[in-house]
Amino acid sequence: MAESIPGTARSTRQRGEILTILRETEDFKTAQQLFADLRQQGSKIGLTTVYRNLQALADAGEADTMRLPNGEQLYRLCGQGRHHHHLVCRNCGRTIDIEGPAVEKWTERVADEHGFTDVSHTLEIFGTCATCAAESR
Amino acid sequence: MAESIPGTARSTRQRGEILTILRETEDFKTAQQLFADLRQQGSKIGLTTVYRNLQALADAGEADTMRLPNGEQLYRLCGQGRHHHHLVCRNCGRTIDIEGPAVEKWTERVADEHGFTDVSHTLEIFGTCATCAAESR
DNA sequence: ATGGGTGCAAATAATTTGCAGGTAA
DNA sequence: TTACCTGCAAATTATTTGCACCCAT
Repeated sequence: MAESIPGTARSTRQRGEILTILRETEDFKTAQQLFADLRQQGSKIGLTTVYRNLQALADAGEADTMRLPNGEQLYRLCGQGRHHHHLVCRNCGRTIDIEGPAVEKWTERVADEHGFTDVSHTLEIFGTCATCAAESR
Repeated sequence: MAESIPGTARSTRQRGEILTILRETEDFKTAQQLFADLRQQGSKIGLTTVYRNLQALADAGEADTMRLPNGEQLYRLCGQGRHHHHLVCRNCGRTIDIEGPAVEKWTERVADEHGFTDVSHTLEIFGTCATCAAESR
């Protein structure tokens, strides 16, 4: 009944709960955060399940992931769009998708110039969003 | 006698050993790797000390740090140059410094357009270097 | 019925911290 | 001498895995 994740066979209550929460926001969340949110709203889901489903979503390409400077991993349903990067508020976590065709080409070219193949890259921009900046004043 | 790290008061044997190893390569190393290298060459240094000194180096701006896609933190003495990024071989860890003034400006502009302040960013390019590509053939 | 899913508890792994003893200055 | 440093052991934190049980199909 609940929706499914490509690569998985069944639809379960917990899977639905996870997807529901993820759809409620545009922003990234850590597995721990998501777990806390679910518990708070009364779900009896297990942390393990959260991790496993988030991993499944990422593997299926349904979720976007990135890492905080401190190393924690963040997940977010992705707009199934093309490759893009993020502008993340260091304070509230608000996330804005960014596209930079020029940067993509640049990384390709640079890697190529040095004889590197099978290239990929990570690019994230961190800052304080206008709202948070106003609050801290 | 051994050299010092800004922000610290003394020069110790272990500190010198760490700096020596770090100077032997252009590439990034994890704390664990560095620790293993030191032990292998007979040093009796403690893992804790390695972590503490690497952190001190990073705090002092003497070391550059970045994270592997898997989350492990890497350290390397930095050429005290200006801000730059890295092209890292996914296989052997060889690292090449990259500079991209255009990208720097682009991130600034993008963040600014969205009202973000206090901006910083991370950008790393991963790939397989020519040597490793040849070996795996 | 049955194999994919789940959850608890235990296992990993990287990194940090408490604390007693060592040592550079 | 003195307090900065070190190292061991224990504690933390994020995440993964073993395994018995459960439920969507």
